[in-house]
Amino acid sequence: MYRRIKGTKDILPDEVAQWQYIEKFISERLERNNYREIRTPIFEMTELFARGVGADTDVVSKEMYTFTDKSHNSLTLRPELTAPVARAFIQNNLSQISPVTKVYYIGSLFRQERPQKGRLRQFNQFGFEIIGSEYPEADAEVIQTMYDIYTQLGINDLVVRVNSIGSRESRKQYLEVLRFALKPYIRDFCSTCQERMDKNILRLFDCKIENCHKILDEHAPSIIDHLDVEDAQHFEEVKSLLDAAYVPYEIDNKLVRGLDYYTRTTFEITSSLLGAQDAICGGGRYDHLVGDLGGTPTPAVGVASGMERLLLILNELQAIPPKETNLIYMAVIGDIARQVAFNISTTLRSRGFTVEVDFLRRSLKAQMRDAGRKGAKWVVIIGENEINNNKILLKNMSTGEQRKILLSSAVDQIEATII
RNA sequence: GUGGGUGUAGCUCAGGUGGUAGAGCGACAGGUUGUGGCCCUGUUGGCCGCGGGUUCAAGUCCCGUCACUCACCCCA
Repeated sequence: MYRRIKGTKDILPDEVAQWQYIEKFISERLERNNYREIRTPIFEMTELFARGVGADTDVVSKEMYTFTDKSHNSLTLRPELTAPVARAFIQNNLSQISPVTKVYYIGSLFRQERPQKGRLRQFNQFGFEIIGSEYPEADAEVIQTMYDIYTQLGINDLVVRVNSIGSRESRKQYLEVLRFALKPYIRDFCSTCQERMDKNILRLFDCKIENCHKILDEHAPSIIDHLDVEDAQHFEEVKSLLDAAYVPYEIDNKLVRGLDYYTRTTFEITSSLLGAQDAICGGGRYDHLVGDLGGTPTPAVGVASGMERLLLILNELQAIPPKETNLIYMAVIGDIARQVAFNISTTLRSRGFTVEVDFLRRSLKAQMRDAGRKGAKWVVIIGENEINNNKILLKNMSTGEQRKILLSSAVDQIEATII
């Protein structure tokens, strides 16, 4: 038997209805902020991610689906969407259309990791980006909008965590201070942390080992205290905008994030309803990405949210309304009746109704049972008696009431009754 | 890559100390010459993940293997 690839998922019809619900909700909500959808290719040159996301990050160094095509190009299934969007922004000269570009996306991403709750190898994110503004109101809008989407969907146990990791310049100075402060304790850290001390010291804060944590708590200077004047001012304004919008948040000065492109604001929103992977979205400011990818340096801020994790929460909360059906079921008995039913259903469909006809030539009882199970609101019954009398039956499944209607004007009468 | 848990009917799961399989739900049908939901009855349905070993005998014990799952690292 063939099985699906590890870390992938079949989304069956019942669940597709849920996906359609949140996709529609998200796009309608984002278009109210005048974000416009962008769709980029599923794969890109490997180099884009190495340069954009950072060659030393875990995502790039060990989680990418990379392959060589027949032209010997190294291609990669996209593991994230900010770099592709930045590439599209540059390549299509979007900055020339408007000084600020606001786009959103919904799509599949690929990372080869061990699957677990809320983490698949092919997974879906929606996200949005504001490219072209360096001001804190852009940061605040991104955070506030995502928070608003979640609460409007019915989630209320959210924790918004924000931090500022400074500009590249101020961070460089902070890292010097940090390295100097931790140097005396280098032997006390775990081996991963000792490696990171040289490669990417900021990610020491990602370590979950208690002892490492303890050393950091006792001896690491806070990044917030080492922001330069502009960074600090920016961060203050982001916070006061969030206050003004009544977005509750916590400052978490250990929130660094595993992708290299972030500057200044970083944030994530977590939910206790998820498992160990409790971040439902993550994002931040990335003022150098566009420039690093060869475009005119352009400040930007954005966020990405995991769709599977969102669905996990919404199902836990039973916050997805059932899909409304307005099904008309044609129950038929006999060859002539089948002919007639075929024509009537075709006409009804052309007028916009949802119509299903029995395909198994089953007993009327079986067809009624089938109609009930499928949630049909109405059943049209056509048997030999009906054909002989030129009158067919229209049954209301919720009241059980049924009436005879003239076969010659059946469609018009069905339409008049149902609407 | 590392560790834990689990693999028995379409689904959720029972199956002390080894004796060649069961329930609930579902599906199908009957109880109503042609009428759903509730109820009753019946039917259908499984090389017990796969391979090997011990044994007169293995779903059950041993070894291996694969899959799924949760967690670690990291991320959404």
